[in-house]
Amino acid sequence: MRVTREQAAANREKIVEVASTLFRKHGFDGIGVADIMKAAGLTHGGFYGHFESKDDLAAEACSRAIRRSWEAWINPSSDGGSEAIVRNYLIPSHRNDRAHGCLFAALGSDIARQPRSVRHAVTEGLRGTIDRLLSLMPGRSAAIRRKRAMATMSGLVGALILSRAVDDPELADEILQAATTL
Amino acid sequence: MRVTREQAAANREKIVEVASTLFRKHGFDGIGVADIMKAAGLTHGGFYGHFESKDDLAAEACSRAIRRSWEAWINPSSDGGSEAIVRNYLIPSHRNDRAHGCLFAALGSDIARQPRSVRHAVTEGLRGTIDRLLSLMPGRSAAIRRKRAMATMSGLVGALILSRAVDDPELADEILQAATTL
DNA sequence: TGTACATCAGTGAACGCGCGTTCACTGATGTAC
DNA sequence: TGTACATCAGTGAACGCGCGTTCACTGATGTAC
Repeated sequence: MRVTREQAAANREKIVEVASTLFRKHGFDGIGVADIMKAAGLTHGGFYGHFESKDDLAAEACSRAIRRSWEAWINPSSDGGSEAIVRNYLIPSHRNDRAHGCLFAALGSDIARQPRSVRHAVTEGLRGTIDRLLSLMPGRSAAIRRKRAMATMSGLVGALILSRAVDDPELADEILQAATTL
Repeated sequence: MRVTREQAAANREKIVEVASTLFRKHGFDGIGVADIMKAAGLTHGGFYGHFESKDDLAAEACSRAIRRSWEAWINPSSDGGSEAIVRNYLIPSHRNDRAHGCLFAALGSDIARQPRSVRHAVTEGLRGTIDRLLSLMPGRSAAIRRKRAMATMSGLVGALILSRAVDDPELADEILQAATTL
């Protein structure tokens, strides 16, 4: 059942797209190649025609997820500056939707245990995120703005992770609010 | 090969102890019951005489890991107050030793995907951590100190996670320093 | 205190299952004439 | 433009492996007399 080259390329895109949400939702080990392929509307056998390994897909899915979130919440046209970004990041709807939210918060502590390729993709993604955040930060020197971008990013990621970890909704909201006010 | 009740109790303690480090090092899914038992000097068959399931052990190991870290870095006799804690938390040696460090940073994003029992143990552990941090925070009202404790905790956890995720040692150190200076 | 038996902590083989990966095959697409 | 063949994207069965869990068994401990 060969398909057109365009269709094949579209299928590959779909796999990466679907993987980027399923990995965020279930973790790297929590979702299998077969389930990813099924979610993309394909069967698992064709997977290795597109990717060298599951890890290979994971690296690409991470890049994709990070780039997507630049469009979503580091939109430079949002006029509120860095405060607006913080407020937007720390809303309950973001916490409740791991699958489409920030990859660093969804998979943060897993990444250190992933193979080189995944860690590298995430590192480059984080660099880009910091660069984008940096330009919205207050501060005289570029060095200070960069420092603030990193500290802010840490606070956002940590707060979202803790808010999601907790099984008490009140405490979860309290954490988000505390980190928003800073 | 029955052993004394004291020995059996000690074996159980050893399993929890060893599991609390191995889970932090490899993740909940990255280490098996057989390897945990071997690290505790036992064989895997005896596991279910001590615990109902792997998840049951995971919940207990999380509680243990969190309580241990209270002794290690929220020592109220440390006179520097909250700043000393931040400095101590964000040192490279802590980042480089996931196995014996902060559980929230080591397993943070995994916890949201764990069963009820694990999430509950972690939630209670986080409550205790916040309460201890709170008493060292500056601020007039208890409400402000609590808010600051939560925001500080978020910043610490996020910075350590990002610093560990990154594959460039320079960027990793930069993140720690940025979050230390706040 | 000493003996005989019941208890039960720990052993190691086995089970069923799901996973990442491979492979022979299918049939529509792409290409050469 | 039309035909014949080569290519190759996708299929689904199969593989080997590791995992959580179970279980019959062992032999030292605990207990009753």
